[in-house]
Amino acid sequence: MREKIAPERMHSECSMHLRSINDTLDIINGKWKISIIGSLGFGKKRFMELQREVEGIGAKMLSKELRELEMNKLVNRVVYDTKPVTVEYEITEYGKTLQPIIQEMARWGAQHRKKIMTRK
Amino acid sequence: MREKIAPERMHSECSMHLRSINDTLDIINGKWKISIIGSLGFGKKRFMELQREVEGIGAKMLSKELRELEMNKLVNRVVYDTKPVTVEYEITEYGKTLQPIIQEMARWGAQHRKKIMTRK
DNA sequence: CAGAATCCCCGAAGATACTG
DNA sequence: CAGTATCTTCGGGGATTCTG
Repeated sequence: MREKIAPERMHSECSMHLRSINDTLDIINGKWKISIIGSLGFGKKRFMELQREVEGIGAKMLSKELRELEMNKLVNRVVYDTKPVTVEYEITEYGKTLQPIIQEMARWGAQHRKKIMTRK
Repeated sequence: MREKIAPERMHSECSMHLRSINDTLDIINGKWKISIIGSLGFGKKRFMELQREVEGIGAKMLSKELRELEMNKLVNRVVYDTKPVTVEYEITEYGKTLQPIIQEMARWGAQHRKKIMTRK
């Protein structure tokens, strides 16, 4: 049985919720960031490797998104001093805290695809 | 202890994952849809009510986003035949399946805010 | 109130070329 | 390879007005 909640209480709860959601969206906005983090969840990746995996992203965008993810401490950029320089990107511990969200998105997407396929 | 996974296996797993993520992102792209669904999670809402709650959205966008959500069966539009017509939007059962994602986002956002506040 | 229509602008993002 | 720099285009989306 559902509890009754006063309308004002209800409203403030809702706006709190929305504020938290917005805080998250501010960090992972755009479609690329989630995909990038999702990809890095499977291990360190080099720049080109990421560009290949994150379908459709251009170098400029990838570069920019990575920089922003780095600023928010979600991703680490590691430079190896080889002759053509080698760069690897890896997810940080903090970045890993986003994985539950990403897992849920992957789960939902898989379910959704199944639903669309069989139903239609 | 972590299992070893062959690289090809690894790669296909990763791209499956990314594909699922993209399927989800295709449905809930933009920052508005998540907020709208999040808001409707607290109960039916009228157009203006939504516009007030979803911080910063304009009428045109709200209208467009709602139409898309409706097309994807995530939201229902209910019209009451009153003198100035009344319209209510409500989340569908299918739309509710997105709530785990949104919950996670709200949780993360709250945590993140706390972290930013205390650390800095 | 719940939107549709119109006008308009700026910034996201692609293409291309260049560099260390 | 791992980007940066430059130029350009396209459309997301705001502001405003209008209607049932």
